[in-house]
Amino acid sequence: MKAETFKVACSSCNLRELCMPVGFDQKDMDKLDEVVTTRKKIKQGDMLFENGETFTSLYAIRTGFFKTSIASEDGREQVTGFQMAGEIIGLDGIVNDHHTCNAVALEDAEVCVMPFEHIEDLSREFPILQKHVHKIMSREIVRENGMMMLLGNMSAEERLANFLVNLIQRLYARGQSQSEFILRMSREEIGSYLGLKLETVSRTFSKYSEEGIIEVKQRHIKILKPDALKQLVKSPNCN
Amino acid sequence: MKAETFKVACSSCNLRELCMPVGFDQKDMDKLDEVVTTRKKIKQGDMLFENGETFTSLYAIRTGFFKTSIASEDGREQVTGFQMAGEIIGLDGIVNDHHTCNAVALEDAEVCVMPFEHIEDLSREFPILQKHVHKIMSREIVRENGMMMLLGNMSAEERLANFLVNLIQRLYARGQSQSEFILRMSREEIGSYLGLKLETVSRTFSKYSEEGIIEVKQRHIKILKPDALKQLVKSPNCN
DNA sequence: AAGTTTTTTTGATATACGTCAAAGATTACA
DNA sequence: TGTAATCTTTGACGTATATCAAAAAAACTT
Repeated sequence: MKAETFKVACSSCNLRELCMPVGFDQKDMDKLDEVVTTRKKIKQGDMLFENGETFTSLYAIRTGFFKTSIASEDGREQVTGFQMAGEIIGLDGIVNDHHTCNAVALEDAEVCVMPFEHIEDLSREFPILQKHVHKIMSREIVRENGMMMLLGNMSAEERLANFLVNLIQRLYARGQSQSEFILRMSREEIGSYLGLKLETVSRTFSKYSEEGIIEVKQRHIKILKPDALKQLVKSPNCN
Repeated sequence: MKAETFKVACSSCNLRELCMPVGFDQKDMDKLDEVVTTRKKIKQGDMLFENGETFTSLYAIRTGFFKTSIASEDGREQVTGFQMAGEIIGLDGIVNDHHTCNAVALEDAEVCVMPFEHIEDLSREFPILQKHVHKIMSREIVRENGMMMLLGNMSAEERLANFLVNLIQRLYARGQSQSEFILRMSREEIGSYLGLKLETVSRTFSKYSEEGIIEVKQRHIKILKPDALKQLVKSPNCN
């Protein structure tokens, strides 16, 4: 067995309720474990998959943090999402059997490899899993709708507030602090995601900081006035 | 039977290859017809479904033209897509059993109502349909990734060129002219979709017109230099 | 067909954000 | 431990697009 892969079970995974549907009995759960064939470790800066690569599997993030991005012909990068533990990446590859974006680990990470053929086979057997897969894809569509609102209609301040509120909510759901966290991405990557330049991101951080809304020490962020931040978010929240 | 609904069959529909998977024999095809329970007519300006409404069905557009949009708390509208014959709308509703966007007919339209329960039941029975549903959802995710690139990275000219090239490609796939068409939406709706104000859309049309790339007579557009337009599209195409 | 409303175009002006540049701060590396 | 490389901040200035406004054109209404 290679160093970076080894076998595991969802039934004993503490992230189960994030990746997997609820409502299974033990017998079904054993069957469900077949969805994940292996785990895979990805070093910071390495790619999990890239544009053009043949699509075989979805990946459930066990630990670590990813960004997904696409590039235009002339090389401009657009970050399309940041993903953390319990989230699923690779959905872009289903339609054409090839991935259309790059997934890069922003910190050392481990993912559960779920061959899509397995998922489809088991979905036909277990309606709960089928429904779950549909919901995951629909959730991503709704998230991206929210991003269109953000990119099409919102000011730099609203965009960054939205981004921060979304991050703390997701981190909080994973048992982390609501008020303090470390950004795993650079100002440039935040800017790319939000349709802003890195200087604008930096300036907006500084502005919030001057207003006492947050405290910024490089990538360490402390939320001082969560309500002020939430008030800046006047749009459908994009989880 | 109500005036606006009546029963029909996919097996005899000329849009079948757009909405439905290929590779079915006659026996299966009869079964597949069960996906669509009824058709429904929607008058121009009327809503097919709206934000907050309980989700029950996906809709395949038979005739007509739709826009989908979301609204922020303070009332700003973001158009999230324009849909034409053969395309499926309603995917946003799956994740929370409620729709999160509004779907409005931009011209008199007719849709095939496909209760999602039926789709799920039949998908378990027919892997080809299952795969098809997954591809439709993944295609929408990839399209929205492309929109993020457009909204986050592209100039007004690039956005409008992208929009026009995408439209003609889709219309051409439906047997219409590659060089001439009628816009079914206002400058404001185009602007909302592209993250621009209506004045900017109008000015950009005028600019293309002056450069001899297109001919604009209100909503009637003629493409004079398709290559010039395509050259303006330097980004992953968002179909 | 006249009048009202809506849509589109065009011009003048404003502004939010981008660009360019340089200095600090932090991290990586040898 | 020092040196290079990268990331972040801040300032000065530029520009693409927004805003405001008004006229022209088209689409409805009665």
